[in-house]
Amino acid sequence: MTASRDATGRSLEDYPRPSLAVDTAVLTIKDRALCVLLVRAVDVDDATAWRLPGTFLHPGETLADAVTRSLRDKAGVTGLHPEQLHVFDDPSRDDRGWVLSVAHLEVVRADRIPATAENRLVSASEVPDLPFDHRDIIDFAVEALRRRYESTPDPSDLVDPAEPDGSFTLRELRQTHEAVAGRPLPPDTFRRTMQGSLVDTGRLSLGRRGKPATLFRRLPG
Amino acid sequence: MTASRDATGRSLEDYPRPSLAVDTAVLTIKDRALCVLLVRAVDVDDATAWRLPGTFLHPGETLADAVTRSLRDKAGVTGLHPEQLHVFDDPSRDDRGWVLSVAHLEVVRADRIPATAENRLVSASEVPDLPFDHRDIIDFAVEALRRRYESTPDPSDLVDPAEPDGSFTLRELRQTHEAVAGRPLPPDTFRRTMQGSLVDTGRLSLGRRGKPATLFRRLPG
DNA sequence: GAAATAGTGTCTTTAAGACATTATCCG
DNA sequence: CGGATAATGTCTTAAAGACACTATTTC
Repeated sequence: MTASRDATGRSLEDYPRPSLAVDTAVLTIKDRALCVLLVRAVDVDDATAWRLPGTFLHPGETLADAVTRSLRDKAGVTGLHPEQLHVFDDPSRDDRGWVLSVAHLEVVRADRIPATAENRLVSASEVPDLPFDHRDIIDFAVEALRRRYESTPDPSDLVDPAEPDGSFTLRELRQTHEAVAGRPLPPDTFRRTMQGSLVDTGRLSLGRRGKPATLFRRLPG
Repeated sequence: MTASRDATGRSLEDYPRPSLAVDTAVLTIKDRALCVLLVRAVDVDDATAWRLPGTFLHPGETLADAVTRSLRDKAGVTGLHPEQLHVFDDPSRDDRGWVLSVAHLEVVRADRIPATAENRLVSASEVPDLPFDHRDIIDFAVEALRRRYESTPDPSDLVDPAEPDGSFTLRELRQTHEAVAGRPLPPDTFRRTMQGSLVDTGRLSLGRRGKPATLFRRLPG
């Protein structure tokens, strides 16, 4: 450990520091629409009550750990794969003081989000007014998720598992991707794009109507 | 300004805060190779003396401002377009204390980097041992720059302006892209990919040898 | 003319999209 | 059988890469 002095002779402790927060856009699919999770803030009770789940970074903690902790404590969601998106750093973004926020993206199936009075799912395309820059964070997260879903079959495991073993039909997979993309996708092109990353299980879905569909699984690799 | 208390009744000021730094990979082209700028640290004089230019965030400052300030003060570079890359947050990444670093990418022509004893350009493919996680930051920056150069002609203005008006030949443009990509690029495919984003100036280069080449300019849009 | 460089033509492959057609189930 | 859904075939277009060829300059 060398002397921690800089060019002006000041030590690390002399610098004013910002508060560092994480805010997470938890995206999911509900009723075939891409939705984002809002939580009710505990310290206010007005129009700004709903916001993205977030927290301040604790000592010794990584950003991913802080995201996981905040989702568990504030929304009852056990988030598994937080992805760092961007630091929002406008000095006046939070009127409580100098707070920077590292925005994250988390993706879970809707059935893993507890339906409490403190949790609220809203359509990602019709986000209400939110405090801070939480709307910008949501837009950032939606774009990141759409890129992630462009050429890989359901990388974040959003498909509702109709089959107990987790296999799915191409129709179910496509409807999931359409919800993420926010637009219809041509079925034949979608099939050809995705089929290379899927394994034919040889089994068929118990069709409700029409021809039974082949059940696929993701490629192990 | 509402009461800034959280669920546990603590105010914002009660939270321990990390130090927040910015570190910037300044990429440039020298002798047709992609290079990164290292600066000599003022507080040490050993093998860890060379590192990426960085600084701590000052109150009221944006991250981009801190990058611009650190490049001006530490390397004499007037950086114009810092791009935020990623937050490096390993709690033990800096043995001086709890320091998170927001990594940035800056791209300038080599002639804008002063050739002082405190500045050193090294090949991005043969980076020496560096303190902290500065090597990871460089790798992150190189990947970002390569993506940026994939389908757009010289978006960061690296082409050496042989012509006073800033126009260039396709050969000059391609050699710039080859330096960024770190591999040769097929000339005919490169031409066809880029020509849609270029304007033919109608003028020809004063060729040293061979057929004079058409001079192009970037599309205004 | 020889060397060097610029620029074009053509062929193959691949992938996307549009659209039609066939296949197989349920009622 | 008729409706609904699954799956495939075919055609067009576009773009990349490989490669050969032509064009224009300097030496």
